[in-house]
Amino acid sequence: MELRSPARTFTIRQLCQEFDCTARALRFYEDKGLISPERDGMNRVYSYKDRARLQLILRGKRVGLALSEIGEILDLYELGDGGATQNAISLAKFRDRIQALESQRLDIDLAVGVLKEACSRLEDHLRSTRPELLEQPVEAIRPRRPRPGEMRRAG
Amino acid sequence: MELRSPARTFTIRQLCQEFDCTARALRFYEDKGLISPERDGMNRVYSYKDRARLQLILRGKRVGLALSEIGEILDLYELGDGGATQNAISLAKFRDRIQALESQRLDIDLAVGVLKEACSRLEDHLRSTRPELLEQPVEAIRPRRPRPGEMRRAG
DNA sequence: AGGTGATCTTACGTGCACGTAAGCTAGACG
DNA sequence: CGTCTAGCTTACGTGCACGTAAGATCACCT
Repeated sequence: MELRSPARTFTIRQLCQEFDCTARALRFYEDKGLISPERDGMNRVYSYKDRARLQLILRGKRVGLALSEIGEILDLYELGDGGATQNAISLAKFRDRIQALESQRLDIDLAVGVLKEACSRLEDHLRSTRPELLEQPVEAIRPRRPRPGEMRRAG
Repeated sequence: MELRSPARTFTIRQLCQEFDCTARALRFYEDKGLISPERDGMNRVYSYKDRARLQLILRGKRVGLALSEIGEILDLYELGDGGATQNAISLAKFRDRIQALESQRLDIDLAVGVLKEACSRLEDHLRSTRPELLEQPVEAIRPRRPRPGEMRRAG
């Protein structure tokens, strides 16, 4: 079977590796109704469409959307319909979201500015004390970031 | 006393109103060592510097930083010092963070694109069914977003 | 037959960022 | 004088997004 055909399918592990997340997370998203992969017996079988949805989910998460909000967006793509009032609500909420995201972009620019300033300070300070530490990546100093349970939001 | 002098102080409520957060949150940040306002008897008295720190905290939150990470950045501004190794770690982490934020900016642009697309679909659909709902803001349709307990992260 | 690896379900546990009473103080007001 | 209003502390509760066993299934390998 052709590996890049639109009919191609994925196992849970494959998606986890590709997108750097856990199987638990995928099952959790399924629980919340964000993805609904087919089954081969008990095993989940993800289609290209599922993969695209997952990509949107993770992208949404990264910009601070709650899973529930991501769900609303995804639902829209199955749209077909849903009462017009509901759609109007969605529209208004999305417009809100766009506003929020654009202001968030500004925040990011500011934060990057702050961080670069901070880096400059640190570089100056290190240059005059331990210049050999200047170019080390994180891994060379500490093991690996543990990525705990969290995930804050950003409304 | 001049209200805009750099010696001006703020009550907890004033900051809460200005930055749209709760007193509980401010005390929580204090608990975590992110702010340390003076006291007048029992009452907290926030200086201009405290206000600036709060602004940085909230800005950091909005871009998905954990409070612990925000703490590290803030500590840097008192810098004075702290072992060179610790500083090198901070530097590496900040560089990581900058990378993450810049990729997050990209995500935001993509998300905004998705949302605008979604809005277009909705507008098209509504135009042909209930055109009078097109320009309603959220408030006109639903009460007010409750903003529950949450807040996700974005590393 | 036994073992390894990937998958599953069920279900309790965790970390973060607060929310939410409950009960105490101290100044301001009529 | 009582009673708001603002603030405080202590402490248990909450919502979200998973983490983490525990135990079972099935394919494949040796």
